[in-house]
Amino acid sequence: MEEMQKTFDPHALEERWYAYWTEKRIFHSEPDDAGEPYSIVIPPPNVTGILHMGHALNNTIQDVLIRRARMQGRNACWIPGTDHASIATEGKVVAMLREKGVEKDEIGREAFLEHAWEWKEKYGGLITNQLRKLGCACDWERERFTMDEAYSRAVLDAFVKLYEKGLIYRGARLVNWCPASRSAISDEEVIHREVQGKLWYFRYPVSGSDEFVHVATTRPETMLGDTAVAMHPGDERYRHLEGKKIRLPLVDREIPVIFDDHVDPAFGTGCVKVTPAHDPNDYAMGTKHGLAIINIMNDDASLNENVPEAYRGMSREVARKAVVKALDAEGLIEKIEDYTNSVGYSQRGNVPIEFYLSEQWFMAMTDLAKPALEAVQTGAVRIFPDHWVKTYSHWLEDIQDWCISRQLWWGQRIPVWYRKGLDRSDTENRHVSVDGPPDPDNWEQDEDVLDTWVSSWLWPMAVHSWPEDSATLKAYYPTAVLVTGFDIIFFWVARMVMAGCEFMGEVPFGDVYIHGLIRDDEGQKMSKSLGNLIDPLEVIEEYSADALRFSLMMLTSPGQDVVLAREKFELGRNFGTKIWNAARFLQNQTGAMVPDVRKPSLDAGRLSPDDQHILAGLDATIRECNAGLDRYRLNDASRILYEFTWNQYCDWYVEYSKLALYGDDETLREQILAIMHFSLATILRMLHPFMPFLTEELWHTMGYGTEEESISLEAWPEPFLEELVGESAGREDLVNYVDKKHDAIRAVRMLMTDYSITPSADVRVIIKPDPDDGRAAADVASLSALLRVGTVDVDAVFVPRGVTPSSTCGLGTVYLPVDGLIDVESEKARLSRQLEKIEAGLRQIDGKLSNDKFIKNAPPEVVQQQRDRREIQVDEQGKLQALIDALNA
RNA sequence: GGGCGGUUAGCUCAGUGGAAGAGCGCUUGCCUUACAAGCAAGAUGUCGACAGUUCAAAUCUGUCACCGCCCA
Repeated sequence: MEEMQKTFDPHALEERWYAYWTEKRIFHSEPDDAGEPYSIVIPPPNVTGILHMGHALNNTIQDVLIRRARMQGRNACWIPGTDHASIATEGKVVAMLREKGVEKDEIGREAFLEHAWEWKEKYGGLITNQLRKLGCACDWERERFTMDEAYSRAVLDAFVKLYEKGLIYRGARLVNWCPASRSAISDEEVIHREVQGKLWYFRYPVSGSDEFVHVATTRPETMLGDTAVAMHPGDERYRHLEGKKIRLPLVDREIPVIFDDHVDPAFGTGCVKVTPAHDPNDYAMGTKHGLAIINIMNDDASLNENVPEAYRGMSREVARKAVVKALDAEGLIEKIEDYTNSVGYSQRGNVPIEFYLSEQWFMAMTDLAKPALEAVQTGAVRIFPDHWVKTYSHWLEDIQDWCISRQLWWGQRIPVWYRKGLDRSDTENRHVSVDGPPDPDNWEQDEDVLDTWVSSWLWPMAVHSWPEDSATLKAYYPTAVLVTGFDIIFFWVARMVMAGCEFMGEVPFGDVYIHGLIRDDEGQKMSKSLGNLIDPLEVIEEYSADALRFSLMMLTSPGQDVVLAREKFELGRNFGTKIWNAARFLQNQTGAMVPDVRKPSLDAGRLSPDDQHILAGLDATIRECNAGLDRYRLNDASRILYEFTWNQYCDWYVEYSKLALYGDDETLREQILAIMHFSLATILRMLHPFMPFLTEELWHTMGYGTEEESISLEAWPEPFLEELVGESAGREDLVNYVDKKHDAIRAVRMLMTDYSITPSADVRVIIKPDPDDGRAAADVASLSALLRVGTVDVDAVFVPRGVTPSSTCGLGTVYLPVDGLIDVESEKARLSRQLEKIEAGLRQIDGKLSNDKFIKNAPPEVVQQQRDRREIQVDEQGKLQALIDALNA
């Protein structure tokens, strides 16, 4: 067997093992495979996207869950795929074409879509390949794209069903309009930002008098579309204006004065301009009062032919300056104040949205929301961590109808046809179906496409060819768990539950695990524009995929954002190296015969306390790791594995093992090796979901699996202790003893550090056991090995000659005879410091035990615990006092 | 305005009622034949403030302060 190197090259082995898994179709699942199905659908990343840290976190979590489920014998299926991301992708394709000097309107729908598909073919595979680099165990044979033909049919089918139910309707509304994409967007796609702006106070002349009314606005340019001026009916300042008209400056239009409860008399002057076509409140007022509704904008937010010629074609920003300038010239600006207001931005276009009057399709949400709300209330869907339930529920309780049409080409085209040349708003002139009308020449299809989320809300069903009643749909729906970030609870999670309830009559997932966002070390969200991205692929290049994964898992506590800096990945890298070297040591100690690591045969009668200790520790680790994973506490699970591996197995047991491994008792040697291999193999299996590459590599390097046997298909560890070594009444006691022994070793090491003694063959240590139960005496060999000193004498009646550095510990008293003079006073001071600590603790305990209420009210086991502690402390106190007394003598 | 998080070691964060924890950083000593990406020892905390509940509070309750996010 080739000798292992001190460090390893992760990159070569990552590629090799991913190819191996793919070739063996280990990630592939069929509905009739053995085991209860456990399925996950990936939150499909945008087809135009590249892998960022958020994806790395999201997908590592899913990978851990799916790999463990497979090892637990479940029929595990993780379905990958990508989302067509209508608005984002179309934006990129438009930009790409524009660079070539081509506008999408010039080439038309068909040609544009050809370019878009080309783009998708070229870039759509990027992110999925990056997921492979991360090690994701996706069933790639089931990869889906939200614009696959079958998938699109599912989307249209759902549309038709809801239309027929009367839940989808068309109407003219003021919608959120993104001037950058020149499309309507939903409420959820609007981001509100505080913006430092101005509040302009205009003087509007009252017709037929020389009076002016003062109106305040944050958007001067919209005054060109004003059709009224409004005041609160109870506002005495303005009552006299009833029935009067305002002469709208610049436009020279007469507009009425109206009175409406919705005007806040305290805001600005208590008098507001009304622009019904460009503000939701004004729209409501306009409808109520029968005002003219004048749309003054084109779809790119430039001003249209409804404004005076001088302003036509101006962008809204230019128009604002022009309007202010013109009003100022006429002396119609009263004052300008600084003002902070909340401005809605388009999430995709990153420009302020407009409220824009247009014909759109809407989905009525109230009825759909009800079952989704109940699903969470009844526990049919469980959200982890559960504080997100409130966010989810509030949104559903106050849900608004969903604007689902987009003035775009990339996406599922709305399956509605209108009879040519007739009134579209008359439902008689419509045809709504998946396949279109039988006489297409007489019809024209709606030009718009559906919001991307109208397709992705079907994801858990549509990946299985819903509405077709397929075997995979039966087996893999509902999924076990959805893993996602809190930023898309509204966009996606809640809507999937609605779709599942509506179309399947069953929720799409039992559990939802919500993780946090990735932030940089200044707490800022990572984004391209801030330039603070940490590219996961660079991290993989520098530290390895396993290091990236393990670090992320250990650093992420459920639902909390995770603050990252590059150096943090050293954690995972160092741990990988540690495991590697632990394995390397073991391999060097093992001959050709590797013990059975699945069912090791151990001679229970010959197990040393240390053997019992490590086996009990391993057993506890399995329990705790499972408990963590079952509750989606991946940070706990990974921490437990880290601590056991490093602080128990490596720090203590490997060191302990050297005594026997370098010795000549072959039987003992074999037993120790069997325990070590079993421990390592168990660790590797539990770590496999976290660090798939390294564990697979070691599984084979160590000879635990043949070429054919992937660790991915090994059984997930379960508690084994009683089965393996039988019931042992004294085990707890033995484990306890080993803890005390470690304590004794630490006490000696501390003495050696204090007296600047380096471990060597010349050093002698005396242990005076208390009580003298013979255990330490039987254990001198391991004590001296762990201490790396020449002699350990266990002497129950030891009396030091002269001043000898000493210390107390769980095992009794330890002495470190040193040559040369020891300063009595400093030795006394050292012991007194220890004694003071003990006595402080003792005072605390006595405080409790002398309190009647404590004795009366605290649970008996807590009282007993304090009594036990007291006993130990008193014992320790006695020993320390004796040492100090001896120095005083 | 409503809701949700957060405030614990120098930094980043765990910790759901019974003696304050981890990683990194720091100090000291070690290239001890698995590992310097390591080993050993060590220092470092009025657990945001105040009040309350309790025999017992970092943990539960209330008020407040500051930071962040979501919704209107």
